[in-house]
Amino acid sequence: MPRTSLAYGNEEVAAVLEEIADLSDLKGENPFRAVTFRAAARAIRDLREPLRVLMEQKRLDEIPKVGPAIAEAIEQLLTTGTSTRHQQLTKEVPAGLLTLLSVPGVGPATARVIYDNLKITTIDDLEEAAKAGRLRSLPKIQAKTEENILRSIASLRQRTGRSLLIDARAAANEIVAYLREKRDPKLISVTGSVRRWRETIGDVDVLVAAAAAGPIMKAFCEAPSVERVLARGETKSSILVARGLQIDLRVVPPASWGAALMYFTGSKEHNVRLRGLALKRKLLLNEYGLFRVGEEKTGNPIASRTEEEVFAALGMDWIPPELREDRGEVDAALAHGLPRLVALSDIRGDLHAHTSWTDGRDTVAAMAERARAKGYEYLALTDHSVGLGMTHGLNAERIRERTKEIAAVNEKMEPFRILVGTEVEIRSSGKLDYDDKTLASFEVVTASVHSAFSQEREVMTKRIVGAMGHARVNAISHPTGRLLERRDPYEVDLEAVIAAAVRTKTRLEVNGGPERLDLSDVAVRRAIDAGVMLVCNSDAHAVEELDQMEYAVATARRGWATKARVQNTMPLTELLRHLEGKG
DNA sequence: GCCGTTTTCGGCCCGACTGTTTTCAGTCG
Repeated sequence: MPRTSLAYGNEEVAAVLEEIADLSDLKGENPFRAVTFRAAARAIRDLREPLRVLMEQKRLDEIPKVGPAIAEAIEQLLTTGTSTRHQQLTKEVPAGLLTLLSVPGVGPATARVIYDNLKITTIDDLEEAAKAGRLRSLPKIQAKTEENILRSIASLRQRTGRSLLIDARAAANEIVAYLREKRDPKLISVTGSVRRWRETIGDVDVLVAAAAAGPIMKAFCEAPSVERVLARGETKSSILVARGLQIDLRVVPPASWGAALMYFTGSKEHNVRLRGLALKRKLLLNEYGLFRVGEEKTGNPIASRTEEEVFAALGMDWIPPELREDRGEVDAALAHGLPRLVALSDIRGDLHAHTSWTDGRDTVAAMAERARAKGYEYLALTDHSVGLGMTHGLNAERIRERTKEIAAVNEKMEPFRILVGTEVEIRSSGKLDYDDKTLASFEVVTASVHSAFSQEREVMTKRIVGAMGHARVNAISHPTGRLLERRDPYEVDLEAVIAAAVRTKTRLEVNGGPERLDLSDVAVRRAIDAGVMLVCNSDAHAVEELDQMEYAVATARRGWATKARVQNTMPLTELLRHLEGKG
């Protein structure tokens, strides 16, 4: 009997399928086979159920791009922890070729040439060979390619994964401001994953519409923040700025603005969907417009000037950028059934923020004033509980003092309202850090895990679900504990947490801290489908961090959340009723 | 390998830039 391999979840299976795709490319198999494996891997990452459940219910074939062959690989991975196809390929494709693929600019063909001739299998050896000038003797490789490989290795070493959205936005806004000042183009926009508000960013894309591209390109490639120009063409250039972040600029004619904006905003998969859809109608969609097939050379598109126009010509509603990931939005837009997503302007207050009473920087009054200036009706100050010593967590006496201060500030700020809150630690034992009587003295209680991250999955799940059962716990903050690019989520059965949220009417937080964005967009979607009520919070530790709310709302939007499903879109009176007895 | 107003086999999105090339393959997004 095959032993069940518990180590294999959706993510692990998707990773193996992607490796099969790479190996298949390296072996020189039909490239469309690799395309399909990658598409299946992505579909699995987007799944809102565990593969194991689908397998048990014989429903693996319901997953897009999963046919008999890939379903078999999945079953093998889930039951034995290995797949015969993967094993076969690793036997046939020399170890190390995969490593070479990770160097930007080196694809399957180049990797093959390098390996076949020099038997190189590590980045270190590749660097050494390039430095020694041994690559330039290979077919199709000359000095220029050798230099590029060296530079790619250097930036590979400099980089640590993807950029946080907040850092990428800062870089994007800086270059846009610079181009506006230098050339003042009529139409300029950040596109790509930054416009979609993805949680981490590979590179930044900027689009400009201008009759003449030359002057814009020149200004871009000579920007003060440029560390290296990667490519410089007539309509497209790429630069490298600080910390190895790449910025691409594309210039199109003004008449193509809408089509280009769509083309450079959608994820690859979303764009493939749209172009395939166009083809079925004998139409061609590219960055210049939507054309009748054969007429794309005439320069007479059916639609191109605005996104709305192009979507309409495809028979669809306009799709918010946050949804353009090919996760069902195309069909929903065709059926005119897209949800009306929650918007930042719907938010009436923030229910998770810290003050100088614990580890925040600013005072009760300063935080409240800033929240009121943002147009909020309320702000919950949820300082840490006593057990979190390093944050100077509040004991009973300091709770009373802080409550008094809040009452005084509230009196001055009416009708704006500060809510007396706490972010109570869920101890490793599962016990809350305050007794019931103390908890009852707060108007808002959000509970979270800040310790013993490495507990077993069952223990951690019981710990969190147990806290949700407490009558005074309104919400769970940053439910998975992840720190983007730094710390994985702790092991927790998110399905069980989601089910408990529905059962106990506990809200799950979408945390706007740029390094958290926890719940993730995919987890939000699962929670929304299950019927969970969310709360979008900034987790601010200083007045300006109240602006992090926009990241929480963007993440909720990416998970298809509507206004009705976000608790802090409620007016104060309704919210207070909702908080009491969990609504 | 998958899929179907192109329906069980033949096609699979599209274009820009680079480098090594005299017309194109490789890579990327």
